[in-house]
Amino acid sequence: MTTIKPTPVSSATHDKATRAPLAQGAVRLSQPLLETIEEEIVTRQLAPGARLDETELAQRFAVSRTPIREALIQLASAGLVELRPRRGAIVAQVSPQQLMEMFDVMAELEAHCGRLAARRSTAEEQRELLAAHEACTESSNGLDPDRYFYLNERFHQILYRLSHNAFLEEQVRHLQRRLRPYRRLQLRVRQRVGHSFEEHRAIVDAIMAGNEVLAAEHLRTHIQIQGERFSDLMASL
Amino acid sequence: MTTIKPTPVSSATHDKATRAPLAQGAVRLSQPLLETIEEEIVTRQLAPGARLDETELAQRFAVSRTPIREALIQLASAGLVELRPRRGAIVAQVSPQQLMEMFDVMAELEAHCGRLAARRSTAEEQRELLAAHEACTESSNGLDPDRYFYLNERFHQILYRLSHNAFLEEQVRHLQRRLRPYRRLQLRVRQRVGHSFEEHRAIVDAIMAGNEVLAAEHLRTHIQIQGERFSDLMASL
DNA sequence: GTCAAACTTCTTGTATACAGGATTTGACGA
DNA sequence: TCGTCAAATCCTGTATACAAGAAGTTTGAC
Repeated sequence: MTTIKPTPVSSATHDKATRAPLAQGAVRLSQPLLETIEEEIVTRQLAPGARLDETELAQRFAVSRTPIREALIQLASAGLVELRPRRGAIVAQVSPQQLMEMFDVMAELEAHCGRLAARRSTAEEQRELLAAHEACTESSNGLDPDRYFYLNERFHQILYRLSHNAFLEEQVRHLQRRLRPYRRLQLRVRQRVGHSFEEHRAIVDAIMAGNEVLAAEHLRTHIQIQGERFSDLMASL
Repeated sequence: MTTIKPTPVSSATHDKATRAPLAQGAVRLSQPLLETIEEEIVTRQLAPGARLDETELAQRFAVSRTPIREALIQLASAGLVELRPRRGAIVAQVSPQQLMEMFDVMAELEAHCGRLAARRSTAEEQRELLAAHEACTESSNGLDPDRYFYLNERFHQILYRLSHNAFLEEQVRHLQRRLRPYRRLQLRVRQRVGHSFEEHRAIVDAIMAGNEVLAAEHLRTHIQIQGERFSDLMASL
């Protein structure tokens, strides 16, 4: 009851002169915002603890606060920003402890991807994985860690797909994204790129051999090492 | 069947009435909304595929569309709601295929909880787990599945905590919540409650014995069975 | 000189207004 | 009767307005 009247009056109750023209085109304004902000958090352009002022972001992206808020809420759901009631949003601060925990879960999920991939992947899919692995070759000498990082990420994403479990793939990709800045950092550790490449080789072999146990074990170790290396890195600072 | 068990309040919130300016006590208006809607989705009061009209919800909760939208965005991030651009929100439809995939991931995560619990839990924590298990005794005869469901959920939640991995705990609790309606359904399968209880016994034993491998294996099976029973249930309809 | 209370300013949370895509309705023709 | 197209309506996405909490600043007392 007491229906809120939308007042569909067609007569001019507003002066259109002051109305800014809506920039239509994209279905959703908050989508590109979300991606841009996420990218900046992930690449550390926005450092952990940095305040995310809604008005400021709105001006920067030339939109109103509404889509900004929606993007921030989504980022908070993803764990990338922390929303403090009435006190604004900040880039989430992840403690080393939390990070270790996340790598631990990641190791389990990737191991399971490997197990399923060994069980279910087709010959063609395996060739795809092998190709992704071989694409890493030229950048595995440690001269171009950024390029290796990118190719490495692709390799893992293909692996996820080979699990033939879309939900698992989604979850693990999400976590991969959240851990991205730390993984990237960790790749700069001496010799890590070379070892990583070798580990991939063993993983591919196990999957192509259909050896579930070995595939899972190699992957678990592969990810756990990243967590450990990262913690070494932290300790050395 | 399908009796909604406890239904904790969840409907005494929209008493604001009167065109009050703003007087709010709660820090955030969207928080209780979120929880209420989530509860209704989980308990199937809002069936999969049901449209979630923003204006309608706004009227029902006596708030504006803004907090409703924010709640919907969060629900979409959690996977409970599907947001179709320009076409409104609907309760997410989960296919049997997806469900199987989710149970599969759940099995892995719980297995890992069990492994970590066996490795890290203290004697006192183990007593807590045992107590939670024994609390299930009286309702394990199958006469009161709803009560067993509740106690069973508590048992698992304690287990998650014993992993001493807060991130894992959070992730697995989240998934537990998402799978809740299906787990509940599945408990009505003949004999399932009794078997579930026995499986818990084996899990507790393995954890108290510090047997990581066995704890993980029992848990994996325990959850996988649920997925399989559910798929049997689907097939029989 | 330091601390605290009051005031000011800033920023968030919610409500409302409005534009344009999506859906429905209705008329017309095959 | 059914299908198609156009107009009307509904509803979402975004902008803007406004109230109240939080932070910052000034002033007053001890």
